[in-house]
Amino acid sequence: MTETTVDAPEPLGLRERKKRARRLALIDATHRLVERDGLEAVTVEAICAAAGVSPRTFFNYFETKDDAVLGHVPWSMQGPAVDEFVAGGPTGHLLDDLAAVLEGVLLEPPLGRERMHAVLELASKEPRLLARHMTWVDQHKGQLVDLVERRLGPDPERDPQTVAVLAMHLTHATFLRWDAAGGAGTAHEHLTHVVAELRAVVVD
Amino acid sequence: MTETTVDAPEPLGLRERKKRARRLALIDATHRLVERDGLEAVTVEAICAAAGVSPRTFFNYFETKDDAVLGHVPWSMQGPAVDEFVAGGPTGHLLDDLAAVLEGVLLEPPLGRERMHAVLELASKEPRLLARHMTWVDQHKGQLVDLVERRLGPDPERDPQTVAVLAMHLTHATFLRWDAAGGAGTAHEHLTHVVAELRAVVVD
DNA sequence: TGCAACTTTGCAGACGATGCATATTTGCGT
DNA sequence: ACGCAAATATGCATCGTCTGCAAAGTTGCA
Repeated sequence: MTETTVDAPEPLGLRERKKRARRLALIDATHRLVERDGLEAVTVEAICAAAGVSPRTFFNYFETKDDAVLGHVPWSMQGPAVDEFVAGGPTGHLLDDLAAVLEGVLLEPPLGRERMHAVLELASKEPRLLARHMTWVDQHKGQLVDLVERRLGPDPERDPQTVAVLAMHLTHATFLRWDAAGGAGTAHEHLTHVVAELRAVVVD
Repeated sequence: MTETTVDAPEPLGLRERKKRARRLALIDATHRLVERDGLEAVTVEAICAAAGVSPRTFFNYFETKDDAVLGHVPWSMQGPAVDEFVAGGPTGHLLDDLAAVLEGVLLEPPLGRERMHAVLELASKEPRLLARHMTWVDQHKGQLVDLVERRLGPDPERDPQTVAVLAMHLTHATFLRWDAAGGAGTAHEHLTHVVAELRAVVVD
């Protein structure tokens, strides 16, 4: 469960550990400053001063300033939940299993809950951040399409692409709902509710 | 039908007509240059030189360069299709009627078909553009939520917010599908297909 | 210990975007 | 037709993001 979002706990070299530590330090510094001064007032320069690295180095770790705000870290879709989904489990119903895998992987971010909530709040007020986040998610859509394809095989009426987009929107809607609730409740609760609503709307 | 996306053909002053003409001219110039040189290679300066306006003026018309590429123009959700939706029509089924209103308003953009397709193609290759576009759509989500609320009234199991997100999902998926088809077919065809797929996935 | 690979850093510069002051244009009442 | 007020365009200065490049510093490994 803990290794669903990060690599297995293999013996990491000093290099890799330093890299991760620095990335986290940069994200930390970013969050601290943004909370204090607001998104626009915080410059990359200030972040780097706080984290003790060169401004140029910042862009070795993040493509944009917003990525640091959003806490984007290298990430890939793997783990037991994923394997089970591909195998056709856990329930056998595509939609339910999709929800399960999303919950197990997408909604279990490497950041803590409270930080997560702070980011959500920011994103809901700053469309730019939301957009950037969606770009990031979109870059992982390929992996999701893969998953669905591996599970379904050729299917005349369920296009993996469409299913993947639906999954992304379930995630999005869940985040919105979570945020609207002030960060209260679990991912499971909100996701379940969103799926139920979807069913209610579609089956009429 | 023609006034669904723009204001009624009331006598527009010279001021307003000039403004629109210039906005269109800027979008035109942008598209021409982007098609020739690619998105990254085109600078705001070049666009303005081609359109014969000052660079400073560009930002009186668009918040960002990407907005000009996407052809975003002032827009609001109104027209006969909208009124009918609020009244509970045309079929009485929420999902179908949602599709109808989207088709009538969202998918009938003020830009021509061919330009529309060019934009789609660009957006599918440049995640940034897609994200920006969705942000733009998102800013109109409030209007959509309004619509749903006015139609449904208090509803214990169908949250207007979630329905609105679903609507955006349908729009997005339709655009993707449209683009995947190389711009062939009508909005109606693709939207219908997407709705059918959604039903297939949800009802299992 | 020493070489090879990787990472950080400084520097220069392009480009996007904004604020402010000024000049130009349009709408409209007289 | 005239002239004032509001809207709009423009020039200029400036900040901040982000990139390429080459030099300097670190780490991994034999």
